[in-house]
Amino acid sequence: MLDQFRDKFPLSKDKWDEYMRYYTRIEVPAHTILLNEGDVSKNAFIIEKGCLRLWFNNNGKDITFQFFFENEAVSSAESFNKSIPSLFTIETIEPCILYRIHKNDMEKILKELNEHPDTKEYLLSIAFERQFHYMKHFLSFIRDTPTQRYINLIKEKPQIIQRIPQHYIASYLGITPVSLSRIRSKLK
Amino acid sequence: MLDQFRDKFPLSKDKWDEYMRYYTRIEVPAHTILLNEGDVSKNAFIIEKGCLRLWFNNNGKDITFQFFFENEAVSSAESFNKSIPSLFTIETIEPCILYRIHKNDMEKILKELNEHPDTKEYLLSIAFERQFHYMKHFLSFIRDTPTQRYINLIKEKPQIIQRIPQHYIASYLGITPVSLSRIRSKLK
DNA sequence: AAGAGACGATAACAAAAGATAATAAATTCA
DNA sequence: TGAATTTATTATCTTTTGTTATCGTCTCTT
Repeated sequence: MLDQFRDKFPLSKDKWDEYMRYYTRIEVPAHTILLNEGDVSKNAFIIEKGCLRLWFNNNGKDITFQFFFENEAVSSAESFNKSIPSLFTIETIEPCILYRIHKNDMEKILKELNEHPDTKEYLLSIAFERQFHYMKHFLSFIRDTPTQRYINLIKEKPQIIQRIPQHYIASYLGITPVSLSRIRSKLK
Repeated sequence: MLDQFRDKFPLSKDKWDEYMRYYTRIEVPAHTILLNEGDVSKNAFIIEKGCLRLWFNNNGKDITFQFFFENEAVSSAESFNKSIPSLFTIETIEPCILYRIHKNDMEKILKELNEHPDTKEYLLSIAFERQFHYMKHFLSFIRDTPTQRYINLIKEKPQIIQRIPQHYIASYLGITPVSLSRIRSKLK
């Protein structure tokens, strides 16, 4: 279930299996909060089944910042890495099967991994890709209208359209649920 | 002039001076294009004096993505690092004094720096900070109204308000110049 | 199975922003 | 310095989006 991650790491199968023992398989119902905005994150997750969202409270309204699906790693990255209060709440949307790892255990893994010369390259490339991703996502906000952003979403992430409640998608697109509903009816 | 960078690197003064020889001091007039959107970036810059912007063409309209001022390093990061076509044009706003380094020379420096165990940590922290920066900037786009974004800009980056032509600021805020002018008159 | 609550569609109105054009102010530069 | 160009403001009209409210449907929960 976590096999697809193995390929990305410059590690032996044994080492990999050893590290995997740090992960705990958990099953949680829908609408479970895994981390509260303002708390310091102690855990990261990998999704075997289900989907989550990362959201924050803006004057009483909840705004979804990112969605996560099967085989993706989820954390409030800044909070987990730097032990600062999280800007986001992490919440399941569907019932989920997750693999959880504690920060302490992750640090053990990283400590060992750092012996490998390739590791930091790998971490760098991840950080770089994330940065690029945020940049492009941001770009589409400056460049496109809400309607265009919704059309892009249909093309690029159909999973989101199919599995995510519409009012979450609306805040993700930076518009109100009513506005999204209008956009949808015009597109028909 | 580039002294403020030295402190950030775990290097001897001699090594630093050696690397600095790769940089060429150039003076360019306002509205000089240092890199065209679509071209592969071969150079990075450090600003001694003046300011630049990074912009892209969106259906004939130019949209400013980022501003740079004195003592900042400027490049179309993805293009420079990965040798892919740049998403952005880099253009001076004021007459500028810059330090230019060619990608080949930068690679020589990085190759040597990689002997240092601290270097990758440092690069990682830079990538991480950039990612955090984009994320927060993006967040303000989802969360705030154009008026609020303009007020934030006054507080957080007064340089931009003071030195940058208003129509560039407008596109940076994701609105039209006319709309920005209205916002300004309401705030008075 | 019934009731409560959540969700999405739609309508009516208000507010904000875009488009366009005319004009004023500032700046470039010959 | 003065003319030409660029930039900013203002006004008008249109379009888009937000706000609020209503209604029907669906989904939990008990």
